[in-house]
Amino acid sequence: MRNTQATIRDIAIKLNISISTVSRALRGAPDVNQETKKAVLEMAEKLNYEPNRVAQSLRIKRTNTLGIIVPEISLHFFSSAISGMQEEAAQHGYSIMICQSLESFETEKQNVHMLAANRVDGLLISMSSETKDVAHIQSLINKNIPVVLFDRVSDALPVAKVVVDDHDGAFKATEHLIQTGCRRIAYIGGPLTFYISNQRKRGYLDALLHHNIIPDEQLIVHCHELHTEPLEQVKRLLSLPKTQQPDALFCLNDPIAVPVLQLLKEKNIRVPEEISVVGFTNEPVSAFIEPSLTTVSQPSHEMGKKAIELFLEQSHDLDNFTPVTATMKTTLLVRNSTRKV
Amino acid sequence: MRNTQATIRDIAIKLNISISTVSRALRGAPDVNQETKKAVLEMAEKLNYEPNRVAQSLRIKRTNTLGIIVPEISLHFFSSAISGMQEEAAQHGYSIMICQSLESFETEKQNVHMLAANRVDGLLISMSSETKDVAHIQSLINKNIPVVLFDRVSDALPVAKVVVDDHDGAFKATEHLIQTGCRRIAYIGGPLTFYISNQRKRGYLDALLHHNIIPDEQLIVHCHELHTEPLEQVKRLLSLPKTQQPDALFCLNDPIAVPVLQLLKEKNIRVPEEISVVGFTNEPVSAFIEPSLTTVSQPSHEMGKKAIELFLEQSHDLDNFTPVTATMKTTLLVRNSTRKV
DNA sequence: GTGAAAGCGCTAACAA
DNA sequence: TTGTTAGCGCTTTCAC
Repeated sequence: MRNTQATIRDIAIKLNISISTVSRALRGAPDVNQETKKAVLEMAEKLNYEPNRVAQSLRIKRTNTLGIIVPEISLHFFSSAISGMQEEAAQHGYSIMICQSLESFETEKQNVHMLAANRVDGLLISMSSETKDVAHIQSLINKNIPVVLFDRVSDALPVAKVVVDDHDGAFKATEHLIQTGCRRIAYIGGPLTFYISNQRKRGYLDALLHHNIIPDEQLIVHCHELHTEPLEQVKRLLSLPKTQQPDALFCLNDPIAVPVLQLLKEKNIRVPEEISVVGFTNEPVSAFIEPSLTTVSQPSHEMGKKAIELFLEQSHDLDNFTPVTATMKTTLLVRNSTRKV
Repeated sequence: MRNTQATIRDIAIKLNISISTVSRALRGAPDVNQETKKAVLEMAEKLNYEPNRVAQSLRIKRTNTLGIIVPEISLHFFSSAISGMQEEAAQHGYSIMICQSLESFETEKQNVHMLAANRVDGLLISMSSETKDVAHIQSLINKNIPVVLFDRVSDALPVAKVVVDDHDGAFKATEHLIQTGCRRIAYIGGPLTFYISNQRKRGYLDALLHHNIIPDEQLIVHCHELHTEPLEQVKRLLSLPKTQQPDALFCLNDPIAVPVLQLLKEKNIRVPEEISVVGFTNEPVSAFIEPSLTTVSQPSHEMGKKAIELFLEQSHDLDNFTPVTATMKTTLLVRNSTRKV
């Protein structure tokens, strides 16, 4: 935005007509003389005219831009979801502006402010694991900006959501562990305030109870931080007295399960013979790691598309909006990190 | 952008002062009475004021937004580069707007137009493999918008670039194959007009010549499309008469090499005993696939950061700009898809 | 230290 | 069918 970009005014002057006529012609309004329109379009081409969306946005009070916040772009689940959003959004004339919270609540708040300042027409967010207070998001909602939560959602927000059935996915995963003979199944989860972690934990607990296994509090760990703490916790579990050690690890997600698998390999603990491991998400590496990781897959690309669809529905009909939750299917992918039935 | 967002005007009225004073106070101008400033800031807080970047942008003719175009967000190399850009950009007050070309020239052109319409302050682009004509990018340059190319660059554009030494990386990879006893090394590349593919091919050819191996045209393939064609081409190579078959495959990148590895596994062709495979980029899966893939790693995150740095330098000093090319180091990661020396 | 006023590029009444 | 005009929210001279 710097040099001598042509404006509708330039076109108007060259053609000796008014700027409103140019504006109309450019926007393909019906009440414009065909000749005039043709001349305008040609002149626009000639002057290399490019509409100024900034000015348009200011005037029409819509930016045709959506804000997206994810914890970490480079996690495949998120980049794949973003990819789905981007494609769907582009099809409807929306551009997207992307931020990462890097799992930091403060950064997430800043991101929200920045997107609000940019007057995005909607916000699609997957919350950081640290996020507990949702006032920053609520403030957007109060300003009538449609918000769609995906994957990392919160019960405290009455908005559209795209999730998978975390409870069900976790139940299936845990049941699979039980059916393959595991009894001391540990859950490696996130912070106590982390919604999806709690959902998955509930699925895990319900599966245990359903099979008459009494949960052992010792085997349920809540990591405050998702990068290094999980490994520490697993090491701790492995150093318990033999009889108290877990025979299976159900991890909150693949980014936790994969390093765990590597740790076990380093320690020469055989998987799945001595200990089984299950993840969640189905990151691409999970299929390739040795042994390949049994995991619960989430349809990331579709979730992204769906999130945009929910935004569109809402923005078309702002008045009578009811916060729907789209629940997508998970699939248990049985691979080689768990025993055969 | 819809409801009753407070404006500086609202603040001015409430405080019974002029909007210019409010503007000054908000921007922390020096010539504002401390009392006034305090009152303004408090009122802004109270009214939940959020500056309108759209209006600011229109007025100051800068958006503080950068456009990024990549072929595919969900390829780890790109999401990781974007992540680096995002972090660096955020530190300097820039937001980013992201597009995917999906390897389509037409889409890439549309992306460029959209970003131009949004008046981004700069463009960071990794070109689609289809892109041959660079007029769309040139037109931005003509409008004085700084452009930085990264990874997928073009010689035809006199702009800042961030690349790895593709020739050197390919040379090292090919030499490694030769040193481990391979003689009939195939190159699975991209379109003839694809710059990095040609660079890598040159490195490959030079390594062969350096070791007195006469290149076999039959073993050099150029895929027009990067998703399905490479596998077809490899199948073709494998169906050649025994003596003409390759004993090594040097693939343009890991997204090609990984499926190739799977194909070979399906066909029960032992890697690296019967055939060696080398990739480029170092996608995360490459370390985990069995056998793990020997590849040339690129510092994706750093390349992203560097690209932003080059943009910043250029935007600070638009007048005397010389198009630097930052060449980053590649590392040959020898893993198990190639034989031991 | 503060205010009045112009204007960034565009859209959308309203008038002609 | 076209032109005139006001104004979106902000910054920035220029006065005072």
